Amino acid sequence: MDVSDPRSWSLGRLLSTAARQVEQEWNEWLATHGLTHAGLLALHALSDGPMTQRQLAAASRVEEQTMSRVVERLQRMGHVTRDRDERDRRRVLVRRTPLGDAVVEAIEGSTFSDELVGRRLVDPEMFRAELVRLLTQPDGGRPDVS
Amino acid sequence: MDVSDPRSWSLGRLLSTAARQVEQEWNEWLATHGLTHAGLLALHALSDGPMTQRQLAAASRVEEQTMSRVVERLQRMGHVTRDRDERDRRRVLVRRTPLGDAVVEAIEGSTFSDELVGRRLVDPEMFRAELVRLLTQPDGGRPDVS
DNA sequence: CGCTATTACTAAGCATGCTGAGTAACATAC
DNA sequence: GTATGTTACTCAGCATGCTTAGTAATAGCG
Repeated sequence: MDVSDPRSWSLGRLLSTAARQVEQEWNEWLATHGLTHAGLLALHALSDGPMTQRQLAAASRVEEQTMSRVVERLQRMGHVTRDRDERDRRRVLVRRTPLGDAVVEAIEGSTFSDELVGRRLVDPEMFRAELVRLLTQPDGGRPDVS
Repeated sequence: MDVSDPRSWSLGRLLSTAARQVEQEWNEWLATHGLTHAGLLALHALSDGPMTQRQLAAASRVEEQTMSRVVERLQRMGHVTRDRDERDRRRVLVRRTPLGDAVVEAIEGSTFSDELVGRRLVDPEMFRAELVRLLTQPDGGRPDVS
């Protein structure tokens, strides 16, 4: 069996290799707006208004420590502002700047992100539904750990 | 639209979030063997015998600089040896050690990696075929970059 | 033979992901 | 109202991924 032939790979390996490839292609396009993949997720989550970093991390499904650095970079690039919440000074309120709004609008307006993946598939809707299942269903314990 | 609901996400976002989640679960289990996700890919590619780092990188679909560090770690953990090729001293030949063989065998013997993903899906074979399409088909240029 | 080009790998810097540990602010208990 | 606990965030360290920039070894050309 040829280990370099994707058809012989496990689902997990296929999934993570495909994700890396798509992320890479996406990043090239996002870089023209001064954004990264992770940054866009956060910016997008701010569409409904300001959020704390903790909420932002949960929305992006990453740890708070990771989000801390992503937001720091977004701030450095001028896409968001960070202000201490005056009613609870532990919290940091993250707000999109006008630049951040514009960037998200430009990217959402393009159908790039979905077409990048979807047009290479036979049945994108089915594929989407399976991905949602992966994210939604609980792990449920590990099989066959002998 | 609730941005925290995966059903509203783009395919690209779903793909990379799902991949990260699966990789995470996989890593927890691999850690019991002193391995990481990236390390297993490399070890697995060595099943057909020793390879140069360049070949190894191509098989894992990562850059040589990345593979360099992955192999360094595998060596540190005792899973591979690295020897200069005497006929071409630019090359580094990577070989699995007996420990490396044992670890791969233990992991391949378990059906964990495929079940981890597959048993949460409705149609794993279709899902697999779509992923293979993503990896096999060329990018073909970007649509709608206005 | 000697100069140049290519090949194979390493080094360093940035961005993300994780974990573990630390600090400040708020909340609660006594 | 001080002591304890919880919450929200940051720092530091490791492992990957990338890009750019080296350094050795080989190949090829005149």
